[in-house]
This record gives sequence, structure tokens and C-alpha cells, in this order.
Amino acid sequence: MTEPKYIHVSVAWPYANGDLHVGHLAGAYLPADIFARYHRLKGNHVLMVSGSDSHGTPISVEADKRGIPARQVFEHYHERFLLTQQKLGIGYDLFTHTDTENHHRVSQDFFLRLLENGCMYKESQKLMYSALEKRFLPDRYVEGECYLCHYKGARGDQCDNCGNLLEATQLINPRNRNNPTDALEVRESEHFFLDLGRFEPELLAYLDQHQSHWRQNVTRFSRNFIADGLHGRPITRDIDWGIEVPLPGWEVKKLYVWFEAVIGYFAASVEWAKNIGQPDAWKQWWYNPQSEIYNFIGKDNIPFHTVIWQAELMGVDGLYNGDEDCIGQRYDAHLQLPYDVPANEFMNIEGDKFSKSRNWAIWLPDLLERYQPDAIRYYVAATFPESADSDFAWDGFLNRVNGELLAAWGNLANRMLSFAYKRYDGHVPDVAVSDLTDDDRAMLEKSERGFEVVGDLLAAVKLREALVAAMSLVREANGYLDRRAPWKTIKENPADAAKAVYTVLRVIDNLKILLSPFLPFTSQKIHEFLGYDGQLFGDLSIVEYVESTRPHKGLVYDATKATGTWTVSALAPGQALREPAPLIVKLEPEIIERERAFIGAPREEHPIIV
RNA sequence: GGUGAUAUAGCUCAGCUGGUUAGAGCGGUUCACUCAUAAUGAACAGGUCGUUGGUUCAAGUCCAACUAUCACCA
Repeated sequence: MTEPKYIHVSVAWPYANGDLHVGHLAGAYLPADIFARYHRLKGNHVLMVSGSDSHGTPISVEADKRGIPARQVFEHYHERFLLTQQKLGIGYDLFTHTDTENHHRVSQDFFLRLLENGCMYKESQKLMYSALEKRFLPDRYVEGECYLCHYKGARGDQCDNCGNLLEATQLINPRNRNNPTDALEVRESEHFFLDLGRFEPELLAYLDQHQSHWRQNVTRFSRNFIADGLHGRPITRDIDWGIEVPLPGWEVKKLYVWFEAVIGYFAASVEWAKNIGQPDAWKQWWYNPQSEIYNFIGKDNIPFHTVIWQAELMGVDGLYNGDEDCIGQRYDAHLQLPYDVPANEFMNIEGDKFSKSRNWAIWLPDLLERYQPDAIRYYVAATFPESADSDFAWDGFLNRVNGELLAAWGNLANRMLSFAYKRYDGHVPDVAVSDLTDDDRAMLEKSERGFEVVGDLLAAVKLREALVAAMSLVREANGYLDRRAPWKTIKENPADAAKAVYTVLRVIDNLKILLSPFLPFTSQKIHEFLGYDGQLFGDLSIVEYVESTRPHKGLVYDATKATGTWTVSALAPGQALREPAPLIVKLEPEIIERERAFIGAPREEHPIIV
């Protein structure tokens, strides 16, 4: 038995300005959960964290659109994120948000320590100032004529016509999007910049160290990002909604959201430790040279997680390793940098890319109203965009759920559990394992080798391949069953039939574990049908935490009741079974057209019922 | 405009460091089976591997250009 490892699963923080959709699930949350569940079964120490990103322009934009405060927007969606992910079984040790006192403090300490260590510099920026609103306008609030293609409706951050990124100050005839009569002027504003350039040698060395186990496109992309030249990036902004810059006289300015959101991986770990009453527990991952930190993200976020976040961590090395003060403590180990950043590409919808404004999306709360979480998990995992963009298509969903999840796997379990339950008086056939035929043993061993085959693929974050490997064992088992045909031999050679049934049940017992990171709900049911007590995984619940001024809710995994392990079945002959029932709901072909009609049509948000 | 990626059977995708007849699942056709949510199994079906050049004894697999799509950065 090898020593348990410390595995940190950091998952991208979703902007809380709208519901979660399948792109979120495919890009980060489901891969992270599958990976984490595998490591939990292996007996490793898993810490999986994420949370709602409550700051940033997208939230303010949404708030303005609805005429409500930003906080109300993010709290609304944060609540929905918790419920959605609980229903899907995304097993966070803590899913919190970025408006906690803890996150504010940690982010500000990062800022101060970077400043202290000389990793920042100040510089003046030219920005659009609104005389009417008496503030600097966020880029997206400024509209005008694109200086390149002369499109009149270009936004201050990007021209939708020619696709060019631009500065608000470059627009011809800039105007306030909310008040066209507003007089805009260019004003100078002083800001802090993260001096990325000084980290270049360390970053290149870091990439060298990890390229052997990283996805090639992630490594290449990051390397080129650095080769392009690392420019300083502004860390502060002239906006209202965000975390205050912790310097006297700077309180009106806020930390840039890209800077503080990634800090959430660290801050949420600290919060988790505090919540469980062991305030130093997070150091087992962040200051343990043996730990492995994995960042599950989408491809749009690669440079932030392979370059910028590393620079932040390098720049604050030693933070909190001594006492709770941010400056001047001693430390032995360095802060751990991510071990792997298995970025996924994008999942398109029926051939077109996701678009919130056109409602070209499949929203998870809506999906969960109509389909089983494991059906959703299965299809999305089978179509993970691990190496290229993939496509969520409703006919594909129907085919995979009915033809693979139900027909191959659900039916294998159901057909033999029912057969055993009826023909063997509700028990696993009582056979001597030593009497099994060669064919039986071969089948059994093949399923047992799956623990290594599937396990290695999961550990290497080749999740789709792992699922294919597990499903090929399912097909193997169906083939074995047809060869052995116990429904036939039970009449002429009952002893032989019993061996075959026993073997298949034991194979199912193995497959139940191999597939459980993907299909936790289904595996739990099979576990119970096979006559076992207890649960494979722990419980997910929503918990409220109170800090000094405001409470917040988190989604929390409690492993107390978890009994599942990544080990081969030792199914006891004669074990009492429970009465089985079909596992997977069969889908009607009509859903294809019905669901397609929802895409691109106006959508109404429903309450999420658990 | 620069960088990275993707383009392989009707569909969804594998093909690592170049080498015997280019693979899998689904769909389709035929046969077998009846324990199972008409669910399974076996066999078959031949796609000039985006386009054009090049390197090599040998190229989906390397190089160049081009086209289309995606992302990031200017």
C-alpha cells in the first residue's frame, strides 16, 4: 500500500451573472469531480475547491441591466450554483464565493506582499471619465466608432464588427452607452501593475519541469505567451464593485478581478481549513512539496493559470506559513505551484458556439428538471472537449444515453441482478470460487485489470479515454454473458449457470467502482442492489458560515459516511440481494425536437427544486 | 496581424516518438439469443486521412504554403 497523496483540485470560478450551462460542466466542473472522486476512492487526501466569482464587469453589467445592486445579482446566482452542483453531484470540499471577508483579506494580503516584495510598479493610464456619473467608466460602458473598421457601435473593449480588441480611449466619438448625452473626457489615473517580466526565467523553468505530463497544447501555448514578451498587467481599476485596494487613499479603487479570482484557489483552501476547525490544514497541500495541485479550467483561461497565477504565487511565497500576519514570517517549504493544468476546449451546442445573448445554450438547472444527473454526466463525459472543441447534440444525447448508458451498462446490471434475484431466491449464487471455469476466471481477471487500466487513465486526466476503457469492459461482460447463457444452462446444468451468474455479478461489482467517478448515483444503486450497506461516497450539503459582518453559504463535501474504495470485488457467494429496479430512464425520441426548440428561444428562469 | 489548436468512414471521435491490409462506438445489413427498460452477442459494411507541394526506402503521422473553424494576444 502506497502512502496517500495530497491532491488539490482547483476548479475555475464561474462568474455569478447567469446560470451554469453545459459548457461550464464540460470545461471544468465535471472533469474535476471525476478526477477528485477517483482520488477519494484511492484513499488520497483530496481538497477540491472553487466558488462563485462575485466581482468583475459582467456582474455589474447584469446588475445595471436589471436595475439592482451587483451583490443581489451574484447572491442570486451563487445560490443557484450551489443547488445545481449539489444535484449534479460535483463534490467540492468547499464551493464558496469571492465576496467573503476571508477572500477579501487573502487577496489584499497577496497584494500587499507582492508590493512588499517589489513585484509591482505604478503607472498612469488614460481612461474615459464620465462627468455625469463622476467616475471612470468600465470599458464595456463606452461605445463609439472603431478606429480600424469604422463600425459605429464598437464597445470600449472590443469591436464586434471586426473583432479587434481595443482601448476605450481609441474609439472615435466615444459616448456613454447608458447616457449618450454624457460628456466623456480622457483622464489620467494611477494604477498598480504586476511586473510579470521579472518572473520570466522562473516561469520558463517551471514550464520545463512540467511539460512531460502536461497536455501539449497547454505547454506550447504558455511558452509562446511568454515568448511574446511578458508585459506588466494592471492589478487595480477605477470601479465601484470589487475588493478595495488596501492602501491609504486608494480605497476608491478596486483589485482587478482577474488578479483576485485566481487567488480564490488559495483563499478557499484557507477558508475550508478554518471551517473544519483546523486552521492550518490547508498547508498540507499548499506548503507540502509532495502535494499535487490540479487546475481544471477552460482553454480561454490558460495563460492566467499557467503563467500569471504562478507569478502571483512566486511573488507571495511564504505567505501565512509562519503566523497570520502577511509580512515577514519564516518558512521552509515554498508555496506549491500547480502540478498540472488540464485545460479543456469548448463544448458547442448543436454545432454553434455558446452565446448568452442569443440564449444559444443548454442551462444545467433546466437539464436537471428533465434528466437524471448520471445521464447528463455520462453524455458530457463521453463528449469531453479534451483535445478539441466538441459538440452537445440532442440526438447524440439520446443515442448515448439509450444506446450506451442504458442498453449496455444499465441493462447489464439490470438483467443479471434480476435474474439472480428471481432464480436464486434473492441471493448471490452460492458457488465455490475455486470451481470457476477458465472463461469465468478470464472475464473476472479482465475486469480486475480495469482498476489499473482505468485508474492510470484517470490519474493522467485522460477522462474520456478512461470512460471508453470502462465501457469496453461492459461490452466484454455482455459478450461473456451471451457465451455462457446461464438462462439456458440453468435447465440442463445448474451448477454451471450458477458460476456464470456469480462471475457476472462480481464483474458488475467491479464495474460499479470503475464507473463510479463518472456515475456516482447509478453506482450507489447497484451497490445497494448487490446487497451492500453504506454509501460509496460522502454527502454534499449546503452550509451557512458566519463571518464578522456577513454570512455566506457554501457547498460542502462530508466524507464521514464514505466507504467506497478503488479495490477489486470480493463479492461473497450467498450474499443477500435487494430487489433490483431499472437504473436508467429511457429517453423518448421526441425529446430531440422538443429540446432543440428551447435553444435560441427566450428563456425563463425557474426556481431550482431539490 | 501574431501565437496555439482543430480538419480522418453517414454521425461522434482514436491514431504516442513516421513502417505490415487506417481503428473504435453509434447508425446500416445479415444471423444468433430471450435473463433484461425489444435491452444483448457475432459477422459484414471499404474512408484518395482539409487542399497543394516537399523531405524520406517509407507519411494521417515530419516540413512549407493555402483554406475553414476555435481560443488567446496585439
